[in-house]
Amino acid sequence: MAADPEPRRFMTKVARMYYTHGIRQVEIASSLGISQARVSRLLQAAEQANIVRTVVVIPEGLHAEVEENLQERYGLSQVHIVESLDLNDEAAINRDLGEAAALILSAMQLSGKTIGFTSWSRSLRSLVNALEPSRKRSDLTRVVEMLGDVGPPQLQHDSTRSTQRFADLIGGSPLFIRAPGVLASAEAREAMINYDVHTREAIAALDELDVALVGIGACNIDAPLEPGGNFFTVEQFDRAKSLGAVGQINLRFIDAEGTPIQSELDSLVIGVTLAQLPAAGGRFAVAGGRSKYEAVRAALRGHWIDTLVTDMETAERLLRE
Amino acid sequence: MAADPEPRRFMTKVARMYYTHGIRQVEIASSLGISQARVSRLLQAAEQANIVRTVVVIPEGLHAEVEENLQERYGLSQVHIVESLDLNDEAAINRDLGEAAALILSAMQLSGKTIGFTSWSRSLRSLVNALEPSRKRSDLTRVVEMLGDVGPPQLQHDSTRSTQRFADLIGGSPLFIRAPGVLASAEAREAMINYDVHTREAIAALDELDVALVGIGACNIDAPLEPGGNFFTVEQFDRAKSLGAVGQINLRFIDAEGTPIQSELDSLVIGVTLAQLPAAGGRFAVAGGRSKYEAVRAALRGHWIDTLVTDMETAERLLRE
DNA sequence: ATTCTCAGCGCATTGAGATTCGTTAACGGC
DNA sequence: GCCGTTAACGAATCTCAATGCGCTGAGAAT
Repeated sequence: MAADPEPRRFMTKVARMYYTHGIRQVEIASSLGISQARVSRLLQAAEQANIVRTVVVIPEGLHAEVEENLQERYGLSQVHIVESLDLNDEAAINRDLGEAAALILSAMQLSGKTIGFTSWSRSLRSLVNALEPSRKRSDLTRVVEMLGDVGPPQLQHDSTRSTQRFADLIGGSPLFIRAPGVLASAEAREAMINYDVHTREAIAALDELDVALVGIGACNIDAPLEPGGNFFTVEQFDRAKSLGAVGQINLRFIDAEGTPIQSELDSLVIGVTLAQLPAAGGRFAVAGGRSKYEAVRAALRGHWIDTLVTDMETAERLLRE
Repeated sequence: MAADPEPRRFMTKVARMYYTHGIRQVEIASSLGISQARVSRLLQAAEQANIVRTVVVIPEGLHAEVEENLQERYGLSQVHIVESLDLNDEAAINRDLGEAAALILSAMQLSGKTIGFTSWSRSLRSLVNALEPSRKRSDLTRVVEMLGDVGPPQLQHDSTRSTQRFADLIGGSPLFIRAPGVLASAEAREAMINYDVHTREAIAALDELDVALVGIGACNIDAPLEPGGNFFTVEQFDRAKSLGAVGQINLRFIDAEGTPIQSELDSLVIGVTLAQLPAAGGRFAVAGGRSKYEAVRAALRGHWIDTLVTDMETAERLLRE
């Protein structure tokens, strides 16, 4: 907001004195002729403004063995394991996973790429929250939603914001799918796709994905995703399960071996298809927690993803079972 | 050193609880069944072990106007300005410049490149000190010294260590020039080049530079660089000045317009030539302080560098004069 | 077996930094 | 011009984190 650069300059100066040069607050205060309280406040503000960044690096090779075994076993190119503090708090797990994924992503070259994003995924939304803005900016960089809106209006709102923010942070432009993710009929789906020009653009971009941040889910309805409207009903999930589905990748169902499950449900979804995924060089999944285990394993077996960020427990189960 | 991963894991866990989740030390202590003192000590250790990194980012656009003007005026691709605390303390300026340059460099893709390094430059040595280790490691990455040894033995030692450390940090292998930077005669120079196989390799690599971290200096002898031995004498500097030199890039003299000054002095130097520089896509200079102003301006005018890290005062003078 | 040494730990204290609160200055409405 | 409102600041205070010190236990030396 504030265009005035002066406070930022001052914050930076103080922050550099404190963190980089290790000068005490009282000394900074006296050398700048201000009070210690002000120094403290400035430092706080600098942290707020993201001028000071404190990162806890997950040391390489901490979980090296497990990670390498997973890579080997499932033919993955990268695996990252996060130690979660509370295995029962899925929200906390997602936060932790998101942070780790953000670190990994920020080390990647994203500029100029077309990146598929799954905006309803909670772990990916926490990734966005943890992501730090990149300097680079390129008109060629595109962030395209890989699924239409799902769930109640509030979630849709969050999703849109998330996509927007993600695009901003990596310096690209967002392509939204302005349509429900699940329609009642194939005809309705066709109609919706043709309805909005932005949606058509986004759908077209799904054929040119360089990187895909895929959402993986179980075959059920989570808390924030209410049935009906623009989401599968319980009956539809049951139908998928009866066909052998153990999980879904952006609402495309797969069985325990990762094989796609063909059904009429496919024709109701507006979003990326499994056939479009392998073209993307980088296929990220950020997923953990017990409830998603089956789905993650299926996605790995089907080679739908090549980079996995998960928690230790899931990782070990993936090796054991 | 320690192969035992357990303390590192524990440190990481505590550090994540403290920094990422913002939990107080007493709470962490009680939840882990240890004392608050231990938590404090673990955090300290984590910082030591570089698991916790606190970075003060120089906000983009803080000095945007000046930076853009400089880019425009001298045809630079990047300019970064650092606000120095004490304009008279050249050592402090160099530290600040080095830190900033380290940040910029760590954002660059260096893997697989051949990087020319000026190990006698104080600002580049402070860059090395501020640089954080990169995960990536590539046998293709080479760090080649761009000048032989200069100055007293102690400085030579520091230089070698600096090159080594820089190579380590970016995950490449160092190529040393194991010869004096300045010889007494052209014949001696030839002899030295042929003397050592490593030196010949390094010299050869100078033709394949992708990135050059060049040292810029004035036409005089700084404190740590004593005359004689393997450095220019006062008389030689005077000779260069009488030919119009206002500065030097790795001991190659240029006039105020940046035009190379041809003289017999060139045939005494073992190091990169000005003719070899333009081939490098990235030509970094990290230089500031009043004493170097003329030299920096000359280097800019001659387009010998394309990325400049300097202090605010120098930047403003470069625009004004 | 005994003693010595040293590292790692917790207690209690000290020191550093965050926060509260009252004051002042700046701006805007009346 | 006066008053009400708000933001910014510093002194004092309080909270939180660092540290000196003594204790304990494991391993080495005798």
